[in-house]
Amino acid sequence: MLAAAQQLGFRRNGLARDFRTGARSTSVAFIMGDVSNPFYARIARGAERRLRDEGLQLVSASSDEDPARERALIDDMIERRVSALLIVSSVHDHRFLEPERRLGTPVVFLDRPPDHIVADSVVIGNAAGMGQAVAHLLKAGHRRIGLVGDLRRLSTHRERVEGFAAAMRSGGIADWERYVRADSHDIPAAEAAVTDLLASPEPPTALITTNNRITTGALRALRSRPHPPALIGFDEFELAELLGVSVISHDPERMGEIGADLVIGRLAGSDEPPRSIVLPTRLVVRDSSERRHGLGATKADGDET
Amino acid sequence: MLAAAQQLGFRRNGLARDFRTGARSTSVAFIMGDVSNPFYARIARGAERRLRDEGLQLVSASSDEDPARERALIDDMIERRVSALLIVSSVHDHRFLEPERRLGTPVVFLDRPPDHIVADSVVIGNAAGMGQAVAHLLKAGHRRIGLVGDLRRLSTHRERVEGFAAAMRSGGIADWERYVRADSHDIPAAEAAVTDLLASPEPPTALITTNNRITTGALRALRSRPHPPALIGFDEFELAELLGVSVISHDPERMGEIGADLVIGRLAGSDEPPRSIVLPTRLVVRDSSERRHGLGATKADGDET
DNA sequence: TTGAAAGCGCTAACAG
DNA sequence: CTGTTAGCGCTTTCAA
Repeated sequence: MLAAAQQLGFRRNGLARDFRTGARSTSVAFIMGDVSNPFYARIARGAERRLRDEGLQLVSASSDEDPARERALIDDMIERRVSALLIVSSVHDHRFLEPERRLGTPVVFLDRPPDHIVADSVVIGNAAGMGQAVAHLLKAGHRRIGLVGDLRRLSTHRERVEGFAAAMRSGGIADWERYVRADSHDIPAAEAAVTDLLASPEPPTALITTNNRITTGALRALRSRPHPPALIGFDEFELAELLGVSVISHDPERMGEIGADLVIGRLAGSDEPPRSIVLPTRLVVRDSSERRHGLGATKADGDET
Repeated sequence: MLAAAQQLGFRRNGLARDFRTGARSTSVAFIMGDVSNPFYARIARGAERRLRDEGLQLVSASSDEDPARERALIDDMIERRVSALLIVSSVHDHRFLEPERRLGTPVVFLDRPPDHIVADSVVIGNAAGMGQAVAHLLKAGHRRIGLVGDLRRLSTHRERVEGFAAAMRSGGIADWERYVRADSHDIPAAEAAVTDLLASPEPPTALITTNNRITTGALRALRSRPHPPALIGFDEFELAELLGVSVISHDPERMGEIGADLVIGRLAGSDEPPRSIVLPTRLVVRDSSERRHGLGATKADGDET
């Protein structure tokens, strides 16, 4: 009979079901800067994979890193009674989410930790990752190391800069701020920042870019330079190996998976204290970090100008 | 008073509202192969942007190009009463969607046309794009042109091969099939196919890859070759310019936008006959297509071995 | 203009 | 074990 009804175009109404059953939908919201940024897309992929097995759907929405838009999206999602929220937040203060958390909506922060509230989070070991990169460059003899970063209001940016600063200081470099540039949120801005940095009277001999888009911008800026500085980029990207770009690598899909697992656990009733999971990074050394132009022959190596 | 209630954690129930109002949610489903593939991610971005202004949300789900999974996802979405479906389908026969369409759920096919039913679609001018690429290579004197393609059951693959074949034949090349390889769905498979093709006794002097991932695989395979063949890839990608890779370019975000517009129009009650929109391609010539190794000095140019 | 009531399609609780 | 009923929170209709 059910089959017959199906033939006639009958479909059970999942909306009515979700509504009836606890006034909660089977969707989980994923709010981030931009779906078309591969970093977010890979997080989405990981989360989707895990959620699917639980009969949950991922609803993605892009905030363009605009705090007001993010809040509007969150409100909207909450009204739509999503089961849980996965957020890569660009908001500075998350206290407005506290009532929802109390009312039982799991909220998991991805990539950037919650601010002014306690909640589950999955982040990257930013400072440690930067530390590894800086240590590698210092060891190769670099002293003038530049950093090109994203919007300075993003916590990830600040953590990466702090990791950079700590490693530089412990390498005996006090004026580490000299070659630090921030607020390069898109590829052209990053390209311009790198070009600007290299136009200094004493340009940096090495560069660290703090995310995949900035790395792309840097690559463009360096393309036609005869003696490009060493380069290490944060985030792995598909053509990094091909291009010989050294990176601080980590696993965005895993972040999505773990975020989804936390959500699933909470939905199943877990009320253990919020966890803050830190994902490891790994320095992948390829050609770009091994350039030594402008260094003077410190070691056996001597391929500089 | 509403504000006061809000303070207390009250939120209107969007689920109840959607349910009451016509038993249709404010979500639009987007079903494609894999969110983390930039091609799909960019379509999602374009669609999301348009839908947002109408108060609609995009719910993305990845089918992994598995027809059974795609059907399951579609059924699930329909049960959840999404307002409309945007599908990059890997199913061969879409008649099962006919009842839904009759019942008023707009269905828009993206990238790949509907099969056995009539419905709105937004596709790329595949054959024409390939034609341009082949013509360009033929004009440069290439005769042995290889093609590395995706799963042969995908209509886009077939159309691209047909465009290739037509252009080759009209260039007087009858044995165009000699260097055609299909079913390279991931990067390693594409890399292997290219390596294999170049191991022929009379290897092709030019290669066309039929999507971004295959192009990446080809780039890996060609990386260490002293005299790589000319290369043109289907799909633009972020580092194509930097790498000097010539491409058959088109605009996935636009595809998403137009798909969303069609959905919005149908939802507003438009009952004009289904439209099939074909998006143009543009051959972007960069260095990779200009290599002439193995050609013999046909023209003024003579940089071959 | 404001307020009460019906009912969307389900599920859970209850009666037969 | 099968069949009936109440009611989730909203919008829409109809009465006051």
